[in-house]
Amino acid sequence: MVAPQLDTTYDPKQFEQQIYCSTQSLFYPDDTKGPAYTILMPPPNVTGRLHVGHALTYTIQDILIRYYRQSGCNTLWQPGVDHAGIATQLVVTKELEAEGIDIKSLTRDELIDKIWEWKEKSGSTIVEQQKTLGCSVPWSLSRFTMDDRFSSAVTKVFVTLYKEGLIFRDKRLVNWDTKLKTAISDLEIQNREEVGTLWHIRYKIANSDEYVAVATTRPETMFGDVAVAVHPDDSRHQHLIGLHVAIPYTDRTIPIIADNYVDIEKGTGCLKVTPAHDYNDFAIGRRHGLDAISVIDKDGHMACKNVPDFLKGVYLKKARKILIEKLTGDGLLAGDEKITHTIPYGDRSGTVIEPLLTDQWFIDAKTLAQEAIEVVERGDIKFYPEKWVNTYLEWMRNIEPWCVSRQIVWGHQIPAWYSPDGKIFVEEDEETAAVRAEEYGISRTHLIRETDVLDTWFSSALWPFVTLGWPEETPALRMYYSTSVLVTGFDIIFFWVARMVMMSLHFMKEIPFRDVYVHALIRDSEGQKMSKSKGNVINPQDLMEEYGADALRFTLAFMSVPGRDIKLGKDNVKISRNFITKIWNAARFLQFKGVQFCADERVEVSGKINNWLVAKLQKFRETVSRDVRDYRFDYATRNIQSFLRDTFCDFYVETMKLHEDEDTKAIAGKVFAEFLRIAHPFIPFVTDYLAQALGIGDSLILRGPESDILRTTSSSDDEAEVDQFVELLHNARSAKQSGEGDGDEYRTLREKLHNWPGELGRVATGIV
RNA sequence: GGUCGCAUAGCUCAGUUGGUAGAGCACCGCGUUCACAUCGCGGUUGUCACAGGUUCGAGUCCUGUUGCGACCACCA
Repeated sequence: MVAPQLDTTYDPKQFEQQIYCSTQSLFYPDDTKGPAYTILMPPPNVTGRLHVGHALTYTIQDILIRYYRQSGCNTLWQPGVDHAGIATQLVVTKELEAEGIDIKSLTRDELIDKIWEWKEKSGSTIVEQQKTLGCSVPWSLSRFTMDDRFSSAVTKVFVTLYKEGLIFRDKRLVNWDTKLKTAISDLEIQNREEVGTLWHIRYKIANSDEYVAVATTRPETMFGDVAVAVHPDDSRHQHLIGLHVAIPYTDRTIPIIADNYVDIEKGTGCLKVTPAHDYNDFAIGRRHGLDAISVIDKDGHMACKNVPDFLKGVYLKKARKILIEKLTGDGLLAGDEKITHTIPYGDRSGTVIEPLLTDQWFIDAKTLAQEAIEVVERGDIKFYPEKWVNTYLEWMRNIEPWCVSRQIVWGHQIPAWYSPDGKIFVEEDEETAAVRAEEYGISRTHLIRETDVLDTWFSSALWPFVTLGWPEETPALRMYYSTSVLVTGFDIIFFWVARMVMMSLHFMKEIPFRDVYVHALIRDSEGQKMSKSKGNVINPQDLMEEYGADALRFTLAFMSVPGRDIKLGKDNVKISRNFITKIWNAARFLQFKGVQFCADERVEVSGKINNWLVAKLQKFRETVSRDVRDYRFDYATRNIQSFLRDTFCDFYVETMKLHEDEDTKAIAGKVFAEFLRIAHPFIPFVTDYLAQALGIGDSLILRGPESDILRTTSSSDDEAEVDQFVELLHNARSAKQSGEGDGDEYRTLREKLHNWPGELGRVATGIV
């Protein structure tokens, strides 16, 4: 094969996509090889667009997969896409509304159909972007969390957990999003600190002319009050315990109770107890056997028979304002103070989250967490960096029941059927539920299916085993489970990692992955978190367009120092591009010198400099290998840089110009070819392109560096001698530059170098 | 309030078992006869946040302080 002349300039656009297409078929697992090495790709949202955080996580995973694939492993990088319940439904309904479609006029099934249509049309954008980045993914194995097989596995898991008593339905306080009109889990809340007002409201004591003042930031919930609580040791209020107060604008009176929860220092020392709208009040109410009265409906409007007419149906924020005005006018406001407090917001909707008393489905996470804690404590699952173990364990040990039902349409519909008298049948399909109902004498025609769907993370939690075929015992499941490593960001540890561990242990009786590599968060060059509102978002697509995918990958790997956020600017990528240009030019030079790259036979290395280079190469290969296995991509890329620049170009190639012979050229070609193999996982496009252009052979994807092709014939003393020579060379140059070129120091050093025995001395005469 | 992390050159950061403080960028000087100016050669730049301690020896280990950050919890 005649190698084409390389272009004078490195232009990644000329070949990156072409290389990707021509090598795609090599990305598949190969079970004639072994051992298995598996990475679960965290499935991006179907609505996702590649952001720079994605670029980082996929780059790291691709480096690992390419490295282990080169090393002869049977690699599976399991791809897929997540249906992303709330996020997707939001995106699609917004688009439909923009098209003038009235969402409310659609039936549930019609809306679901619309979302599927949207998914088919726009759901693969991110896959194209992953290809641009060079992800070596076996695409045809991709799974979707709502494909038929996945859905039936989800149903099976739900039914199993229900029958084991680990899923239950209950009326509890949950985080309610009044905009999306669904419950959300604790994790889907963002607490924001805000300055608010603490109002002191006067409640009249029954059969007395006296008042007590309660302090609250939520006056509108007063119609749901069931008591006023004071601390039992509070001398100011002790005489009030057992008396009753009247709630303004109603004819209800409520008792004054004593409870240790009350903080004497805070507010007025009198706490209004509203069990239906506050988690702590709910607990107090339960301790004292008090009812919970809901006064806010699911849309966030005041709605209850206890709410006075002037507020009925009013949105709660407006109701608060009206009420405060009225209380002020009526002299019932004893004062107010500004306080800073944290307010919960829904991270999807951005609205204030209300604790609301509703019927929901819960998972008994506490029980599932037991084993999930043990496997991490025991070290069966390791975290990199290790500090994340604490985060994981801390959360797991304090885990609360997980509310998994969502009042939206896009997701896995909960397989529960209700009879008119409130019996619940949880079965894998309607027919089984109907048969069970009939055993109780309930006609199947009276059964109504639960309309709630499951939290997206419920299905994501099953990703490690359902993608491989569970509940069937497929060969893939046997071969690739447990997986090797999970690569993810720390923000996903609770959402996903913890839940995968719980579900996998429960259903597979085996850990889902051995390692968890927690990568950094990417910030802008000023260290600010990237966000659309700040306008500081760096689009990886733009970076790849300007500098090439290889440059972006190399940059991200280079900056992946464990435990440290990445401050990314365009300049970093530019520097990487410059380095890749250096590789390109080195290749051009070797090509120009007529260096041969393709010879496969083993070579005996002769000469000190050649042996030195080969020894450096061996060390380099071993170091990078260790770096990748230790997840130290920062070390690996630094080593790649310094080997190519300092060792290969600045010394070896420079001496080659003075000392050109067939041996040297042969070694240069082999070493450069080996360098390309070692660097390939990090910068796959340029290395594969050069390998082809220089006639090194087939793609580097399946063949890693080979240790035994070059055999050194000299001792480590020889290596040390050349190291010393290099250092002296530097000293001599330095002495010359420092303006004392005629000085003794430079002359002495030069003489020493020129008189160096053997080839080194000859080389020296050409350099200094 | 609890937990964790960070602090090293003007900037961004390395510093792998405790052993003479490093790289890139920026800056300065020199250099385009046979890869590369997207480059090469050379140079300047430090109270390693502060205070103690352990040690023959501390950027590194221990204790405390300050500053910054993240996460969790709570908030009338």
